[in-house]
Amino acid sequence: MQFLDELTWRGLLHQTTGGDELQAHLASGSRIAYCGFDPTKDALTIGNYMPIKMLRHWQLAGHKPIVLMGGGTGLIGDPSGKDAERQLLSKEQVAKNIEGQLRSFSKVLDFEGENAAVIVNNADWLCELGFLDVLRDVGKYFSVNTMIQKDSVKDRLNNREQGISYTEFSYMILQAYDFLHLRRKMDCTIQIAGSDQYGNIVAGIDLIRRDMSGLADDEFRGAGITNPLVTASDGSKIGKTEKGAIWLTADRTSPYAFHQYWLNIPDEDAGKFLRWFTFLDQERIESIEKEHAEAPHLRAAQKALADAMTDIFHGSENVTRCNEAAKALFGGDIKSLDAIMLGEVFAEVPAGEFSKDSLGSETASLVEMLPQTELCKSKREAREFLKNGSVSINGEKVSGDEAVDRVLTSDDLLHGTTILLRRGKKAWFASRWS
RNA sequence: GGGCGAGUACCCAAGUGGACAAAGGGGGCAGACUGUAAAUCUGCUGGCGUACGCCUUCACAGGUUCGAAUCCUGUCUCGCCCA
Repeated sequence: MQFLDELTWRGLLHQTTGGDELQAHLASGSRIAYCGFDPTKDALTIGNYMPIKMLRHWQLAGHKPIVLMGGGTGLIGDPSGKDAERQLLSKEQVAKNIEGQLRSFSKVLDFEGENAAVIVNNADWLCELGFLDVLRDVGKYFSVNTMIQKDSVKDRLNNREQGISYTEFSYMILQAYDFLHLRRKMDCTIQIAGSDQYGNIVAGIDLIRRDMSGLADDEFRGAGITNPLVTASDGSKIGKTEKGAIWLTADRTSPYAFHQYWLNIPDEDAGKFLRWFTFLDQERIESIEKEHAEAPHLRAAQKALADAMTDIFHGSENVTRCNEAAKALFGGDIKSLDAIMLGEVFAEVPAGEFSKDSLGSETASLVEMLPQTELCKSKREAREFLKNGSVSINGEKVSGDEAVDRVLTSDDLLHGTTILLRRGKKAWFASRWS
């Protein structure tokens, strides 16, 4: 399927430059596009996934993607959407962050084969630019009058408290220069980005037009394609929870937590998210939606979403593990799990070590135990939860007055080693006794 | 620089000498219902303690008072108006 058609039915096409010319350009051969990434962190979250996915669609449509790491621009910082001056990152930090982010890129993009994705770092060319050269060769093409009209700049100019430094003001020029550089050296004609980058993209195209004015008339200069800002139906950002962002790597967000995140997407968003985030085809998604509409309680859409997303970043074994863990944790038959399965489940939830000697004694009472886990903060809070009937042992609720006095004993041990505690519906803690 | 006005808990917001750990709403947590949902209903929501209690909070620092979120002095921050 054509790239733009694919984006259209998925609801991922916001804006393009170029119109019919762009259509023809894409239809007439394998093209090269780039998308820039900010190396401000050493790992990526769900919020960073969309542009990567855009490049993957590009690749699947038979084109070649370039991942541009902003090692150079990352030293400056994009003022778009920021109300405060960025802190400059050290070069070492930027290099380390790029390294960290590559882990996630390789899960989505294909770096081998015909249209292998390539990674470039704009530090490689931006860092060697001489200040005077830039002013002479690039700066002359930029009108300050136009630049200060940009919202991202205008907001900061109007803000007496914050202002904008010359450094950040120049960001647009650097990004435009990136596009020009890639157009010249790698024949990259397309920039893909979020809709908030539209202004920067246009600046790049402008620069290409002026700098490469010697090109034959029928030769394609450059164009931009943007995806819309994706948000949940309540307007909130996707991938943000009260406890923090959902990361794409297992060292920050466990596969289980990742899987659970998608599994808990509200009905109204599930179909939309399948289109936005997964690579399932249109027919498949529509059939899932139909299934979901007929039996909402089975949550076919959320399950498909969770499995597809977990598969991308954590692999199919983890999909299976997450499903089995979830089945055990929410199915209520914890006690019937065999020791191996218990170990698997155990690996997915917070855990702690305890001494078997204390079982049956005061120190193994729930009131004493719970504050030692993530499940509650103090004895007072423990009593509160116990009185509310919020706590269960191995999936069985302890309630009433006796709950407050409940003491864990060796009878509670599963396979002689583990006692699973739960607060509320979703907060688990595995205590291991030896 | 001159004149006003405001700063209260996670957020919004009442409170203008004692009954104030501080109304109400939102958010969060928990319970019922359910689909590990939504909506709805209920409880909790500064911290610690097995009731009674103790400790820390109403921008900051001092002061008046038996007693201060509330009154006084100074400081800082934010908003509006005039120069």
